[in-house]
Amino acid sequence: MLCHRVLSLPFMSINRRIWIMEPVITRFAPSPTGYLHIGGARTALFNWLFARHHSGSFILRIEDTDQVRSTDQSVKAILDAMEWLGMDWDAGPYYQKERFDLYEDHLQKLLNSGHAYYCDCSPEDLDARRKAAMAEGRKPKYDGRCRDRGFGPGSHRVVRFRCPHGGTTVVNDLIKGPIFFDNAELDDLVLRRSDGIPTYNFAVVVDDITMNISHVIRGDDHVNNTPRQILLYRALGEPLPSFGHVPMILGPDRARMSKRHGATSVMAYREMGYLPQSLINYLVRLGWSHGDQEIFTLQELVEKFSLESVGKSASVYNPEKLLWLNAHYIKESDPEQLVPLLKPFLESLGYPPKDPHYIARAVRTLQQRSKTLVEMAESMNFYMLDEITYDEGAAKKFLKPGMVDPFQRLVEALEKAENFDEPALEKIFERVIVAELNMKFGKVAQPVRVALTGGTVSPGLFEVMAVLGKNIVLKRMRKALAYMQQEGEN
RNA sequence: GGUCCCAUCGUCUAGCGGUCUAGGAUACUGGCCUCUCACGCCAGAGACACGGGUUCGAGUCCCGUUGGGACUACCA
Repeated sequence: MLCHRVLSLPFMSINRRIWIMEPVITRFAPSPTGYLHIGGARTALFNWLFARHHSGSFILRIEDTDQVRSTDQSVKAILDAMEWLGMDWDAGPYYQKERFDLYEDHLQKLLNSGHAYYCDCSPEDLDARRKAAMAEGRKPKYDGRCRDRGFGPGSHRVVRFRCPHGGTTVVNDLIKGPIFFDNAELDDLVLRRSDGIPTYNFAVVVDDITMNISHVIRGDDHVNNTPRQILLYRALGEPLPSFGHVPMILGPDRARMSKRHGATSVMAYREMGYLPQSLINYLVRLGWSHGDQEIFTLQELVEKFSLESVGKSASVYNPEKLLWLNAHYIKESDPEQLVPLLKPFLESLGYPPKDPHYIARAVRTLQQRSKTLVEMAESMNFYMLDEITYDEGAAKKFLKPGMVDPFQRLVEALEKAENFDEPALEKIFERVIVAELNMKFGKVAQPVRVALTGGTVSPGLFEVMAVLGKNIVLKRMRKALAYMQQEGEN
């Protein structure tokens, strides 16, 4: 029997790796309408890493065409957060409001070439028509009323883009692959508002063209804008940059991250005692991966980052993993380097100032048990305060009359101690408690802990003693003795 | 409603047709270590949304269903 199967020659899809000869230039373009949030920070990070990986440059641009919502305060907040995270930029920050002439020039080009036209429709009118269209089940897009009315400039007129009615626009997304849009779905977007201010979609295109941006890496909430922007590049006769749309970060309810999901501000994490590298490491792993590796130095990230290993699906923000990373970086940090970072937290707790080297030694004993700098500062109280206060329950439970004798002997032995380092201290306890008194170390450990720290939770006793030093230790032991003796009398 | 995107343990993810009775991390549970709390170590439980194809073979390719998300402004 005849086989009628048509043997169409399959297109050998040549997996062409496009080597970019031109320099890589990326940008981060936040709008200054609030602090830098987690999502924005990750977008910035991907842009920064991509630029650094390709030895290109990274530009910061402030998109402040929304004059009502933009504030200088927000600009500062964003810049501060970028600096804190260690993302430096090679040019900028540029401000769109200082570039209006540029937008105007490009707008005139579009007007002259017939790619743009004046529109006289009032917002109210537009709104009514949109609603009517929806009610009738039609698309709520601009109906093109003024498209061919040949208006000239006028005080209340906007300028619209003359969007082609037919054809398909392809976004060749670096992350998501090709995405096809029927131009018929797009409408004649406003390029310049009636107050003369350019709209976002127009300003970005002009900016990205004039700044020679080679790779536009942004949140995938922009994919639907991209075909319009591509059409604008075409109308302007400009070459296209590459686009890469990074999936969103979602809250636990799988809706786009927002304030109601808790701490979303980058700087809030600094205040909560997080290290910048924790946030960087967490953010980069949200959507990007390199095999099974979880921990990356900045240098490794620059080496290994690529858009090909950015995932396509949205990810849910998980603060617990960030906390784990922070605990990790606190553990790994050099205690001396932690001191200056810890300082503001120490101060806000009202501790008296201490020698940085002393603080560093205290820090060393707490690195394993602190997940944040706030936590660390809080558990440092017995190192920092000259006078400790007993936790009531702890004192009652452990500072009992039966401890008077062991404490007295310990005080005597400690007074004579020439070395006050951990091994020496351990030997003293071994001799006095275990050998002479025939007691278990565990019997006196908690009482001594309460005497020295006021509570039942602390780093190892010998570590604590070595850091506090002979004088303070003896002082606190004697104070505990006095307390026990007084309790015995009552 | 329309357009577009997405779909592996609760969560972040590895996987790029056979080596997957699906790996790692986090969180959780149990044990060990131990002067408390942690850290650390060991173990355990836990996922390919569903249905059709294609193929000798599918978590991996195609289509559909379902579910989620984004966009739909003279905001960005």
